[in-house]
Amino acid sequence: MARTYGGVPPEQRRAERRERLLTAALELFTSTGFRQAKITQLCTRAGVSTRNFYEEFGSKEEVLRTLHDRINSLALTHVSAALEEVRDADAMTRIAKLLDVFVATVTIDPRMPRLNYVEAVGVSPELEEQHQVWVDRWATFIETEARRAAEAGVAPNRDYRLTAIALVGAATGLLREWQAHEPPLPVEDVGAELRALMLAAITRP
Amino acid sequence: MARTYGGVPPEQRRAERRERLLTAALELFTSTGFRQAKITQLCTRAGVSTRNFYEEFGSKEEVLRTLHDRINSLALTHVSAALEEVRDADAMTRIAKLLDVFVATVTIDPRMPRLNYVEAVGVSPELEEQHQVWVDRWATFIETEARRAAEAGVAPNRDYRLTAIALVGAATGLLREWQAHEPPLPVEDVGAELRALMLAAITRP
DNA sequence: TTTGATCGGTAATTGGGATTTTCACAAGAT
DNA sequence: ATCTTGTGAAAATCCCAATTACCGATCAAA
Repeated sequence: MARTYGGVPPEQRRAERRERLLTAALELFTSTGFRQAKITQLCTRAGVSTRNFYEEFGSKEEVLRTLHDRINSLALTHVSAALEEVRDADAMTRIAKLLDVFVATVTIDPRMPRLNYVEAVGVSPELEEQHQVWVDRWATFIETEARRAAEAGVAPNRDYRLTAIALVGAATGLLREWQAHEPPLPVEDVGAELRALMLAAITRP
Repeated sequence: MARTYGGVPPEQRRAERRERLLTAALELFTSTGFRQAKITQLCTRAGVSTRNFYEEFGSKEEVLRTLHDRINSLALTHVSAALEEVRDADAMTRIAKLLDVFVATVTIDPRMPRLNYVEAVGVSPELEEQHQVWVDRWATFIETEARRAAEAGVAPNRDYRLTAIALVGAATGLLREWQAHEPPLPVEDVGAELRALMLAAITRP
């Protein structure tokens, strides 16, 4: 059953095809748009047959969901690692770090915010649910830092849930604008704005 | 050519059909979703034939664009009128008013934020452009109020462009969450959060 | 009341694209 | 050497919904 081909085990060949499909999908979905992207186009770009496509994914949407998850996971990993590095720093330093790393990660490639904040919106109930889950995770992250600030006495002791959600929205909106804006907005301005906004939102009386 | 039917001039009948189509579309697009909504479904619900549909609109997307514009226009009208009423009030009162009226208008019907912030995203280049235009308008609105606050000496004198865009994003994100959240988020909390966030963002040093 | 134009709904038509299947071949395995 | 199985390309099928064409119904004017 499992048979090595060209010295490459089938597992790996599958994985490579999957990877090529995802790479091609990121490009196609963000250039022509998810709606108008055809599966055949996707396969052609990836150098994969439609048959292989259906071996990896059940539908175009499943590809989109995978990418959406990946991008968020990537950002979360980076942010978590960065926060580990400043584990014992004061609350405000940590918050600044959190945002800097997040913005830096997502703006490496304009296609990432485009896919996450434009193409993956309003596609299906499943994707909306996935979006909700991620908003929740990010909001929890922010909430945790806000509490830490409160405990350190540099922020009031209150419920930060809605503030956190609003800040996630602010980041989303700003990045959506960033990827679409002509002429391009300076990345550092976006990062600085978010940092200042978050500090102001948390330390407000 | 133009002939009255049932005592009703053709102009008016057209307008009524158009209105019924828009009403049905708001309902259909926000329940089954824009993507999966079929034109025939829409026509059935509106009590209009497909033929009449194409007499009014060139495509499903055109209906969506019309609704998107309408909802934004409605909110803008309300907000403008409200600001007229407090023309001579201090900057902070005006800002609070702006947000209260905006939130109040858009949350009258959960289908409005659903359509504007979920269904109308990532549909087509034209719609993205329309979105950009509205973000720009709202941001300009906020910017103007911020400048007024700066002139009154209650806020620093700086460039508020990015802050304004971020605040529009915060409102969008919060309302998107509001319309999807289970159990429902209290509207007054959403309004209060936005008001506090905006004040903090503008008065920050 | 007859006539003729306009209207509106239903019923094809069409076209595009997703999914499946076929086929021929290449590359191990025995 | 022969058999088996994984593979890619392309064709065939199928499905569905947008768009159009037709036909009977409707109403106003003569």
